[in-house]
Amino acid sequence: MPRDAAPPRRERLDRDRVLRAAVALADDSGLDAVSMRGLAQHLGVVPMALYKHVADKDELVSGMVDVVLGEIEPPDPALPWKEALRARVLSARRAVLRHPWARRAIEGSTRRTPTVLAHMDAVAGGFRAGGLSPDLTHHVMHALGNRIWGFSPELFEEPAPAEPPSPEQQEAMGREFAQRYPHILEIAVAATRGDLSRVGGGCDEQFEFEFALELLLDGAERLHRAGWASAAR
Amino acid sequence: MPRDAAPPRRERLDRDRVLRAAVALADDSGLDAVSMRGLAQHLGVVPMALYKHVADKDELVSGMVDVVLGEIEPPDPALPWKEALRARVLSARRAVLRHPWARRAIEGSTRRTPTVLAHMDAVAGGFRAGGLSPDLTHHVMHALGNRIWGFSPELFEEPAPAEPPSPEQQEAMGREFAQRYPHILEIAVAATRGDLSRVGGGCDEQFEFEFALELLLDGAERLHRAGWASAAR
DNA sequence: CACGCTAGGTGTACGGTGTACGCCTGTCAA
DNA sequence: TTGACAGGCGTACACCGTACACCTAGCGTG
Repeated sequence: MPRDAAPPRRERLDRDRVLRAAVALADDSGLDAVSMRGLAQHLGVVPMALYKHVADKDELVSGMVDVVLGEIEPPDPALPWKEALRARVLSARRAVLRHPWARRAIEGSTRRTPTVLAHMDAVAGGFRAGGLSPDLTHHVMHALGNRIWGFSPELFEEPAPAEPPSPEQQEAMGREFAQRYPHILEIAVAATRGDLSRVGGGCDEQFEFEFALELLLDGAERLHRAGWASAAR
Repeated sequence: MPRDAAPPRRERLDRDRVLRAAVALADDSGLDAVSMRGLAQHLGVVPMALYKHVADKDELVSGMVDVVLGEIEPPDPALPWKEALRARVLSARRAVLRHPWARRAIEGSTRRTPTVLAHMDAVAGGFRAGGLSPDLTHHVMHALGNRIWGFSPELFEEPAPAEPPSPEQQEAMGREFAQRYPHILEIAVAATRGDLSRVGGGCDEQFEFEFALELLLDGAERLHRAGWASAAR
């Protein structure tokens, strides 16, 4: 009997194959499953083999991020600048939503790869096309922050308690919560349209994202039209 | 001769002492130095001893974050709402700047401690005091994102290359860079007021922070005055 | 006083991580 | 035919978080 019962087919690696395998692995087992060992096993290869294609772990995840960023589709050049920017950013968002781990990977990785720079350059170019000064463009991009990668920080994300405590305990906690953090409660109630049962259930992140994006794009345009210059500095 | 030559004095731990030691250690050796082993050694104690005061590593860093957040000073209640909010957020910022690791710790930790909730509640309360609806308050807080903790994502942060490459190599890279990422270059030039030698040197983060904060607070106020309601939803 | 409970520090061990270093082999150009 | 070299292998190291069992000092109570 043939003895290669182990993992999948194995025909010579290259950097690209490694990265794609890493992405696939992260896609369906989470970023934590992407350890050098785990990935190697997934490829039917010994861990150290990966280092022939990738300098270290950090470069691996940078590469994974590049793959995701590669899925961003450039907006129709005919679009007015604000629409174009919105389109590009929302495309980025769709990409990171397809790969839920990408968010963490982007925040964590320190490397500025060409792909990363290219995206930043494209966004900057979008504002410049609208006539904003380099300075204003710079500040607005800072204000956008991670939103240029298609995500915003998860402020109200709940880790989802393993199992909900007993109803009456929940009741008691709720009462305590209500008097200690009345404003948070108010917000949560408003966010869930009064459906108190799912108060911890998170927000409509897509709405929040677009709300903030619009707020910032409008703010940028307003400052630009008001003739903003970096005099304040 | 007394045989306790080892680390510092050692008089019974308690949770508070552990947390303060962890903060101190992080303050002058970085967050990575705060491993259970490292911290334990620093306290002249065996690693597992810490677990008598802290459930796990995650709770440790949550506790450290609480210590930092505890340094935030509440704004003068006589202040108008926008000034009060600005003051609170800038105080938060001063706190995390005193503890450079706090930024990463906040992003990384998943726990919602009472201290964290209290701060969020205070910020929410600030907007409510200005008359904003719970809904609008909610969205604006999302838009503020991590800025309510006093920091914004480090978009343009350079990892600082171990040693700068040779000048002529730098020149060549510069040329390549200029034609591949013209808009980034533009921005960098503007940000450094034309001093090209320190293009990679980072931005004036404080300015960026306040710029974005102002933009968002103004945007919130404008929406509020325009009678914003959550109809769009 | 003697008791036993308990808070808190100890020791050992396990399974995980990234990765440095040296070896071995198949492919291909000269 | 040869020899360089790309690429996969094996071993080993240092470090991480933490489960589990143990020991001991101090204290409130019978």
